[in-house]
Amino acid sequence: MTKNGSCGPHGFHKKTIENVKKNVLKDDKINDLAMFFKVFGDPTRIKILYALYLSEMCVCDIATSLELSQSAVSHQLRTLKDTRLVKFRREGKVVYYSLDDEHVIKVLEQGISHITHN
Amino acid sequence: MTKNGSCGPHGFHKKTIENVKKNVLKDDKINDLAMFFKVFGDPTRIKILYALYLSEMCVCDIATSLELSQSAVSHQLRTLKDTRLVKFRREGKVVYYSLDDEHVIKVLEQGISHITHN
DNA sequence: TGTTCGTATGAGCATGTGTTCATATGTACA
DNA sequence: TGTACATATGAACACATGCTCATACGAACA
Repeated sequence: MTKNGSCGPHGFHKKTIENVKKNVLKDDKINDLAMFFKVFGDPTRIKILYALYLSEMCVCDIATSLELSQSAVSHQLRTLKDTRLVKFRREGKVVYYSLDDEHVIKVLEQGISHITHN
Repeated sequence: MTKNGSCGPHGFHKKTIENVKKNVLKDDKINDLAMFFKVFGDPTRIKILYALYLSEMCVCDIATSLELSQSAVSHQLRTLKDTRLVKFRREGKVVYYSLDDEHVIKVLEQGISHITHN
């Protein structure tokens, strides 16, 4: 990178740079986006999300069927809840979780589609 | 969670648990999926991906327009390249990067759609 | 109200991750 | 071949993150 801030002796990509500078997302949108995806970026959470994709479940059932500790599941559900990827309803002592959003499903499906090469 | 491994005095969610146990994704698929999404889960990489969504760019232009160090960009591009989210072509000294895959765009769009509440 | 069961939460720890700094690689061109 | 520029890479460090363990909260029910 040269002193004028673009490659090449005369900054031959100035237009590209200006265009990008003009159109980058605001910082808070960038952070929201990254936060949103980060939640998908953990094996445990993917397992949970996929389980909820199959059916609504309570904490205990998730822990049992995925062979995870209740605490680990609860911690992760908190994250998933905070980022609005799952919703819940209470029925007595039991709390049932389910996917909150159509986008969650679509994102999951795009991911699966990507890793299976088509 | 009770000794028989499901909630309630008599394990009243057995069917749900069996169903999930039968249909969970294999561990390697889970990991691939998580890995795939994890890459989207960082502000810097989102910025880069979004810039490449706007146009093909060389390393220097990315660094300049996003106000990042050349080294940071290069490191992140390596990650993006390794996970096949971007591709590149060399032209003399300059290396041009671009998005590799339709899924990348769709995932980004789903994410944007999610954070803007519709 | 005391007990039991389901869930939530905080502290602490081990591991992972992104950045910077320094330096290496690679290409063009005099 | 030597120099300049574009990019890549490795080490080191600061910070984030996910788990476990212990414990707290909350609802039902005797």
